Amino acid sequence: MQPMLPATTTPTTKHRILDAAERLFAFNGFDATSLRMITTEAGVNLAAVNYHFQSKDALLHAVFARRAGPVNQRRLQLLDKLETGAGNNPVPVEAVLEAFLRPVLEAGNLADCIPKMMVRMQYVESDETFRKVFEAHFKPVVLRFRLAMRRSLPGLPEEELFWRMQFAIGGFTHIFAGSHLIQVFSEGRFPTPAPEATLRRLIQYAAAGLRAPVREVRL
Amino acid sequence: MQPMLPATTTPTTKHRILDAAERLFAFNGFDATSLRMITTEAGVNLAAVNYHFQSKDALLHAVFARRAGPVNQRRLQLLDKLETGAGNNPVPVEAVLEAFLRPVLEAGNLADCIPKMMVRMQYVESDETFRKVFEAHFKPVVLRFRLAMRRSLPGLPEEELFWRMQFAIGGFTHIFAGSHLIQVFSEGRFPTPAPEATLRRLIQYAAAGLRAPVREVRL
DNA sequence: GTCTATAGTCGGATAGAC
DNA sequence: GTCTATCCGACTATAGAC
Repeated sequence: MQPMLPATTTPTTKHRILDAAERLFAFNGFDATSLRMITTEAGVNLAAVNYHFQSKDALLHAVFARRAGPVNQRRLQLLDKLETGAGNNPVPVEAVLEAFLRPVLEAGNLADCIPKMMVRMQYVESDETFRKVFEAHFKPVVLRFRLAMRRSLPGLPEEELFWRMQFAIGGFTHIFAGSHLIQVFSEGRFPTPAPEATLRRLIQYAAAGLRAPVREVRL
Repeated sequence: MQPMLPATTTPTTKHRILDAAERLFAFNGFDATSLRMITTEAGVNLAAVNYHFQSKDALLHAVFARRAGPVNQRRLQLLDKLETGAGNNPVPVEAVLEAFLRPVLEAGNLADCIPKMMVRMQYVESDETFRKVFEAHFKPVVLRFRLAMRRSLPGLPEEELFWRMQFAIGGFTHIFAGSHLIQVFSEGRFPTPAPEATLRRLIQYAAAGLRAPVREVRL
């Protein structure tokens, strides 16, 4: 009477490699992670990596493809539902931000791995392959959200909106990828907040920044 | 009649190694940069690295120590001048932010290398050595600025201030380290702004976020 | 599909002549 | 201080038995 679909079966070798690689790439970096580290952590043989994937580079792409797609699809799905539900009325900035952020939290435990990989994609790895994957997965989503945000902030000049969204994305990236930095700076004075609390703080901060009056005056 | 101090003399071998390592560490990463790459770019012999510095790790520390110290000293200097000049009056949030940001711009061309190294220190390199250098150079400055910011925002709860400063730092890091991302997202629609314009935008955005009303209500 | 064994490459570091 | 030559370890990838 077991379902046909694999429910909680033992993970396959391929699956175990992906899991181990994801964690190690995220926390130690691509270059600093050897295939031997991955296969040791996964409990599989070294040659299994080159059998299931072709190379270390291809493994990285597989790791990323498994996660980035669903998160961004969910983002677009939430934004669509938001806009159709509002008819032609403008959507509040906070709601747009929530549609962008919530799918990351929904990813659960992976919130510690995928954002760290995102950071690598954005800032670190110089390989052109990285940049292409990044542009393919991330850029369209940002463009779509900027369109929505422009409707939510009709008075904001296009160039100003562009920069403010860059600032917002940077803040998000910093929080999701730099969880260990929170420990460093806070020195345990504050409890680790619930994901919903972090979401609320991120949205309130970014919404205020996006809505800030534009002043061309001197500093 | 030449001055005694070396004005525009040919850079020493040690100097050339530091310059090359700084650029390569920033753009390619520490692990992905071999000593052979560094010595080739610097036009010096491979063994010179191990002569002037002891190891690749020590070279990294030297690269960082050369730049991070002055920037952070300048930050503290500006903040001190600001607070003494204001007597016991609270310093505007915008002024505190400017004291934090302007030294990075003053670093000139290095704004492309050092922030990228900062990003590595924060998110990427897993080695404990990295984290120690980071904590030694960066953490005290952030603590000092949080004290100043608390006086500038007396109504903001301590925990809320802590998180908002994390958001702000993330936005700064993103902009300074991810200059190439601006090109990716903007697709050349906007001219590269003058540093002062970027500074103004960063300060206005962050100041609004830091001043945002705290609402514990649901999203 | 999974293993052992190994080829081939490249890395950091050093010895020792100059 | 600077060079050549080299050691030695670690890595990716593959060949081939099972």
